[in-house]
Amino acid sequence: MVNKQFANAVYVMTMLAIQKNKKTTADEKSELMNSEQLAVGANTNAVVIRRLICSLSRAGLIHTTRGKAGGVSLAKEPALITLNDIYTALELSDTISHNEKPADKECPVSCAIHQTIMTISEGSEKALGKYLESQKLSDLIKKIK
Amino acid sequence: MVNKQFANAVYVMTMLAIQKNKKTTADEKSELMNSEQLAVGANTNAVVIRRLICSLSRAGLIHTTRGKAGGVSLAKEPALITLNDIYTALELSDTISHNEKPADKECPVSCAIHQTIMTISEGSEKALGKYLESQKLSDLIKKIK
DNA sequence: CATTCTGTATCAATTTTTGATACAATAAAT
DNA sequence: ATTTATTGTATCAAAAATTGATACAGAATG
Repeated sequence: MVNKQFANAVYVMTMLAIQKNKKTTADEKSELMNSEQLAVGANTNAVVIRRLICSLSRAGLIHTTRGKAGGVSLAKEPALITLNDIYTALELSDTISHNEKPADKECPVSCAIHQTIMTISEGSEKALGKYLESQKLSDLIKKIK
Repeated sequence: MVNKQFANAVYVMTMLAIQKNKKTTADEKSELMNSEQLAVGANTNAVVIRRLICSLSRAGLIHTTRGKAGGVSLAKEPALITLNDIYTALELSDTISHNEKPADKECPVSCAIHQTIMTISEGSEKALGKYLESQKLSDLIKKIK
């Protein structure tokens, strides 16, 4: 993969998980972080973070609140969130993709290769997903603290 | 993945495998194909194919011969070649990559995330590799013929 | 009503990938 | 020997994808 979205999304989720754990009071607000704060540690632009936030929110992994004193927080316990949840939330393109150019009708292999690659792609995503599913966010933050 | 190298490499290897099986005589030449021929079915430029050929050759998956009447042929039986052999031959960048920007020294998560992503990346490649290793080139050509 | 967030559109900048031309190295064929 | 055809590579242009940056509407607080 050429893009850093997943790495940044994991950073965001880890920060939110730690923030959630830090919180001792029942004060919901104390676990809120905004895109500017998150952008610092990820060393990127706040809009890049907000784009990730949108995806993570749509997938139900975080809660966002707009307006003054708004921000972002985890929607679930870190033990209930896997890396696959984060990965699929981003809706990235498959790691293995086909050549979308038209096939050479004269060549049976060229005609069949599209379907072949599709099958391989599905198998690959499944294998990757299974691994990512085994990794919980709660495991990640243990190693950091 | 954004690139079509793997899809094209699988096409090339499939063509060569079928070519090898077609051959009834002991004439080694009859299984040779050149980059121009392979480029037609892949609907791309011959140089793109030659770049793939180089990688596949370096990995010992095919034999190449230069000069007039030169070309390419499989170096092993299709049953002894897996999709992982093809994948690793291309030396593509990892599907999950880290953000190579410097960490925020103030933030423990930012400092630790690099190593975290590396570990995830290794696990992902391993999972993907294991799946691809289970798929043999000989299985692919069965479905086409 | 001012302030400060997210959400999103838009465009520029950067990076990656692919395509194309050219040519040296090599081997066969004539 | 000379011509011809092929891989291997360098180089550059073109295209595509990703990221960065500015701007602003929508929303919630104070």
